[in-house]
Amino acid sequence: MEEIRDTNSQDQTAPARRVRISDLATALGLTKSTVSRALNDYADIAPDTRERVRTMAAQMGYAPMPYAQAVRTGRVRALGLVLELDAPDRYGPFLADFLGGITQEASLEGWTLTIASSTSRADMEATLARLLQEHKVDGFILPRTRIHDPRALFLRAKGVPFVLYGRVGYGQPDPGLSWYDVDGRGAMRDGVARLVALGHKRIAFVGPCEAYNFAMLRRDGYRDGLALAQIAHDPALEIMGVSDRAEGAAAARALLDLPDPPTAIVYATDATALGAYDVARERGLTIGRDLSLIAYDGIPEGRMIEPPLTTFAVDSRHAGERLAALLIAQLRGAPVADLTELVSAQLQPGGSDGPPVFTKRET
Amino acid sequence: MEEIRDTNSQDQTAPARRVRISDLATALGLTKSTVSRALNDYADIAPDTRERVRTMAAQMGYAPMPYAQAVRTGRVRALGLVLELDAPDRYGPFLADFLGGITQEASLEGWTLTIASSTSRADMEATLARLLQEHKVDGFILPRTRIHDPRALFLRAKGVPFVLYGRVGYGQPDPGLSWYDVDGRGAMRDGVARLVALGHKRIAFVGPCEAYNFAMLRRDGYRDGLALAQIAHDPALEIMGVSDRAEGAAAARALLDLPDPPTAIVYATDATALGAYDVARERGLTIGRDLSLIAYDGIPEGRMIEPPLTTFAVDSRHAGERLAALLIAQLRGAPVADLTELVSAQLQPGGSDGPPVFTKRET
DNA sequence: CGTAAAGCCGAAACCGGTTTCGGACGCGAT
DNA sequence: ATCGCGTCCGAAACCGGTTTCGGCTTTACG
Repeated sequence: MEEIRDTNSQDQTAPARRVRISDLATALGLTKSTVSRALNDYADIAPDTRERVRTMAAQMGYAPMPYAQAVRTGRVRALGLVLELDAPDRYGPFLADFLGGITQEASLEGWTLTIASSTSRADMEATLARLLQEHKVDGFILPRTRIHDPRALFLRAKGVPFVLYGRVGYGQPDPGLSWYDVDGRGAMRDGVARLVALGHKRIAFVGPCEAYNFAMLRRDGYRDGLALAQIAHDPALEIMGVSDRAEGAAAARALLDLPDPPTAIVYATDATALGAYDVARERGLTIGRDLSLIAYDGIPEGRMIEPPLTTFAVDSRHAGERLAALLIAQLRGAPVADLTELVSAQLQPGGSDGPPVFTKRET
Repeated sequence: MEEIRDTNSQDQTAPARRVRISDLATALGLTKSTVSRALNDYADIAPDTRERVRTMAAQMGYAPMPYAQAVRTGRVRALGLVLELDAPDRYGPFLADFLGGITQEASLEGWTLTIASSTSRADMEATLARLLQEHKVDGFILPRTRIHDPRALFLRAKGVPFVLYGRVGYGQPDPGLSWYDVDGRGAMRDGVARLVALGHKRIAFVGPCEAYNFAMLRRDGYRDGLALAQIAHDPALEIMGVSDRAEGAAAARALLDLPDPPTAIVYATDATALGAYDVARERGLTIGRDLSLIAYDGIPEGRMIEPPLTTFAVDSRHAGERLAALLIAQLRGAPVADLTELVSAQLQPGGSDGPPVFTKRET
């Protein structure tokens, strides 16, 4: 152990003597300006000099101090993320994966993630402004986009780079933005198609607050699915504004109490779909037989419950990775217009969907 | 809207012309060195000069650039947190609260939070070293302490300030460390006492992997409770190494299959206690009557399930706040020995505990 | 009234880099 | 041999602060 750490033990004895660019310069017999330009790929440096500097830097373990660079360049190589603490669903269990994805990708490129939080929507802008004013970050990742997102407007007005998790401007997409999104619309369409294939004809939809962009998209996907199956859209079977398990249960009750109840419900989120399990237990219904469910998100509880929830799973870690990559690319000067990615959710079959049983009247 | 933003719109026209310390100095008719010392509470500045500088700084909206300061001071006013992505329980739903607590408290003091992640234990030290080497953080918050925590050793050897969420060194507490912890031992003791008061005499315990410090402490709390009630400790009723719901269920089965099964189980974590609900459903037992449960954590699922889980809830947000405060205090030079906090978990009564029914033999 | 000790501020170096500018040198063409 | 041009590197300014040092005023005191 002692021998292995020999090179380090010099640091121990001479504690924290980190190698600076001037050390490198004297070791090479160059000036620090030349070394700096060699490391930053300036054109006026001879190729073999550049190489000499590179190898010596690696050998001596030189690493520039980001903040010393920042004094001149104004860039700190840090990504910013502001969590909304007042959000209804608190990010659920995805946050760890999401953060893991961002930080892993960022560290690969030598960037870090700085996070802050806001307790209210008004607070949000102040928090963004503070991080900016202190130059703690170079750009932002904005999760949970709304249809009209004030954060995006605010940052764009300031000329600060950012990337969105989810699109904004439902119906009229904004070309000047960079985003990553999961195709919730396609997933909902496929979900309806799957239920139709099983024989369902009355299929309901339960979605969240309409202010969120994804809510509208998923609802549209549901309608797409109906249209593709040539099933008429019944407004009574579409309930919006549902954001947690209890409200999901209430929605299920309301739907089952209709004169002509649905045999299947597509939920826009897993968390709300769990409410249907509660209602099924209340009424003695068997999920997957008396009532079929398909949802979206892929939360762990969905796999634990009996029968497991059929859902379209979102890969939060991948989302984090790609968002970080997109933002870094943007900060490096890539044109914003090219920086969009749409991926599809992955179907995770459970036991919550099956062929319908027609207890009341047949169609 | 336009009028309200009038003061900001000046920034719009003269974009990003931030006020530097030299601007302040010329406006005041002082030199920047004097201004700097006035703002940093140096003793050799006249009180009224200090005040004059303060008010002018506020008026002109001066805010120092942290990284410019850092070049000289070596402090970036950033807290570091490294998430372990390979942890068994993925932080569950607490992460958002925890992060919220840290960032809220940190931003109050003008600090920010930088996070990174490690995919393995070996990776962890490399990640810590990288953040340190790049001077991205001044100190660390270390969650999930183990009995022998390599991170603590590593950072202490480097002389880097840090604070632990949870204590280390079970049995032989280390005086040179700063930590915040929730008294899991006391909670488990009280949990046993509560069950004893209800009439239980055979009380089991299910705990997680013994490498974690909190696992040992909670187990000790269970034993404390038995001792206080003068109940002999039966090793057969104590199962360790249980970390998720399925394993919690397996433990419950094992306990119920004993020749003299327990009437109550104390689980060290809510997540594992949920497994007992599954077993109860399998065997037609009623939780809270045929089998009583008390657990620890306060996860949301525990409140949703029927009957709600009686548990000792941990306030993750408060933990984050206090950890940030402790670390900042330490970074400001407070003696490490004083920086420890032990809070008690709050009992959250549910319906999972009740008087025992003696189906087999009476005692 | 003289002098030493505070009190208070300015000048300049410094932190670790980046960037601009200009000059030395080598080379081919005239 | 001279000129011109391109290549390559050094010198020095710069970024936005902090900190050391020294000197000029006051004040306290003998």
